[in-house]
Amino acid sequence: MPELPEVETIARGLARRVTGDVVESVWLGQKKGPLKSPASEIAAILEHSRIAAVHRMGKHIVFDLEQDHVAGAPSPAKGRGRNRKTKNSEAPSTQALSEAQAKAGRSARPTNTKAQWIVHLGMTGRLQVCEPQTEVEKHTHAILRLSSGRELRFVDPRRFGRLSVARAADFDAGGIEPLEIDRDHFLALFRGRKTPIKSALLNQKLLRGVGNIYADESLFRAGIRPRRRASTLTREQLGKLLVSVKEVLQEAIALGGSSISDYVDADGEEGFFQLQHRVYGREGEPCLVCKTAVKRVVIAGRSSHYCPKCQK
DNA sequence: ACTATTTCCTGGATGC
DNA sequence: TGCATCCAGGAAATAG
Repeated sequence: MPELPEVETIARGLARRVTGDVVESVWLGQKKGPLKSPASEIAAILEHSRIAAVHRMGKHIVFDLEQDHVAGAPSPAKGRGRNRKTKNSEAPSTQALSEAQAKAGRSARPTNTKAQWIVHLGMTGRLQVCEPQTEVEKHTHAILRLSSGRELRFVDPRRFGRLSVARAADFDAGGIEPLEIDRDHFLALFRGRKTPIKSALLNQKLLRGVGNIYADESLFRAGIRPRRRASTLTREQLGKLLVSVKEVLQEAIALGGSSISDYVDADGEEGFFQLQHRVYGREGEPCLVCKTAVKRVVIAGRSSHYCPKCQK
């Protein structure tokens, strides 16, 4: 499942491959789930936009878009006023959404409009850059045709992923980046919280980007049990936890992330961090430090792994 | 203002 | 072999 290190890896791979490319047309599936913003709005913002940059915010992949407008330029669309909105045929390749985009393009806007396309991969989401003739996979929910001739596709079997847009390029990803937060700020985040520290780490409104794997791995390295109430931790323990969080995330990024289920990065390569997991997915196996069997418990519906001896 | 629980999804694993 | 059931989990929605 893509967490911060996987998303970082994917965003970097995408940046390398599509920065500077222009979205010529867009196809969006109509299945319930993936589209967080209305299809017409997503298409309007994407079509004819140049991808100026791709970066990560928390677990979100953010595409910075720019649209240049020549004053008085003719609109690319002809069919006006028809109330046909975002109709999608079964075969993704046949129909582009252009109605809303045509409208948007017609109205006078300042030159160089900035916007953002935001992708959350959920559990099983993938972004693939491929040739148009590549077979369209089952569970493909979006196809962006690029001026380079390639396509950028969003595939997500479980549909926990989300696509949205920010018109003012002001997307708010929630909490603070764990790799940027300082110690005092980190301590303040958890002060007075009675929730288990594991749950607090997963709360994207506090810290953004930490998911189940890296929460467990960080807590192991810090010697803290996942069920410990955040408010009962000392400053020293929280300080150590912050160091552990940063360490784990940085090591994982360096290895290209984990890849224990569906995650494959933008180039189709898998990460290697799963080889470094010390507790996650190791229930019953010996702790790498003390040989005690790793325990698995469920906290707030999430499986949580820890060493009963090393973690207090 | 917090915290805990439920819901959304499909494919792969498991069980009988 | 086939079919039913369970499980994975991020985050929004709901409930307390």
